[in-house]
Amino acid sequence: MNDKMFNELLESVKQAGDIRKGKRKTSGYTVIEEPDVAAIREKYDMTQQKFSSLLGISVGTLRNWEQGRRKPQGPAKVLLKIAEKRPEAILESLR
Amino acid sequence: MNDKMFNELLESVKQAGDIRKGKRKTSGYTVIEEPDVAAIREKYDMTQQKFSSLLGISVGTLRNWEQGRRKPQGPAKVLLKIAEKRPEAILESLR
DNA sequence: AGAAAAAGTACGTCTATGACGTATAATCTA
DNA sequence: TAGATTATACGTCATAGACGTACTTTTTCT
Repeated sequence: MNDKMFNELLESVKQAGDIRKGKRKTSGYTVIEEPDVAAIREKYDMTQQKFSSLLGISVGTLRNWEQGRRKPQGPAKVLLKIAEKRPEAILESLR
Repeated sequence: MNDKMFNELLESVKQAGDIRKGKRKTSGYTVIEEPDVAAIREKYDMTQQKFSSLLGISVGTLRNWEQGRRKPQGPAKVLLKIAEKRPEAILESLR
């Protein structure tokens, strides 16, 4: 991956961040992106135990997320997106 | 990626978790894996601003990490590892 | 070279998250 | 159907992450 590509990607990340914070609007309505943790986990047929160790959190915390008592923030949300779209990237980088 | 492969990877993740928690030892000594945040960031020649938005944290938090006032935990550590080994996975999953 | 802007150091304070524990319910599976 | 595994639900506490402020260093531009 070259620098130009890298910076273009970074720029889009920055914009996504702005949208998230409400500084910028998407066409029409504001997007609230609360990840559906249980859905992502079940997509890969994993137990809470396994999924939590994949994310580097305790089972209790995962349960807090799935049950809506707590909300995953910043890095956890990013990680969940990766888990959703590229789970192997997590697995491989943890090896 | 098939299920077998996926589960093998998961197993190795689980073991890594055990090592981290001190339940299991590596050959001889225990591994303490504190990520060198500044080093990872500089590897890609990014400003704190950009790197922080990549990780989904505030610049202040990134500074806390780099200056050793706070330590990134769980999900953030996992994300840093991905940032170190597969930065494009983060960028692409955030698009 | 000198001013202005950007990037980074350093730290005080508050709040919500993450961890832990306990009790209970649902779901496999042998 | 009994036991084990998996998941729901929630009380409590410690600390990370966010925010603000002040100052220093580095980069950029005229």
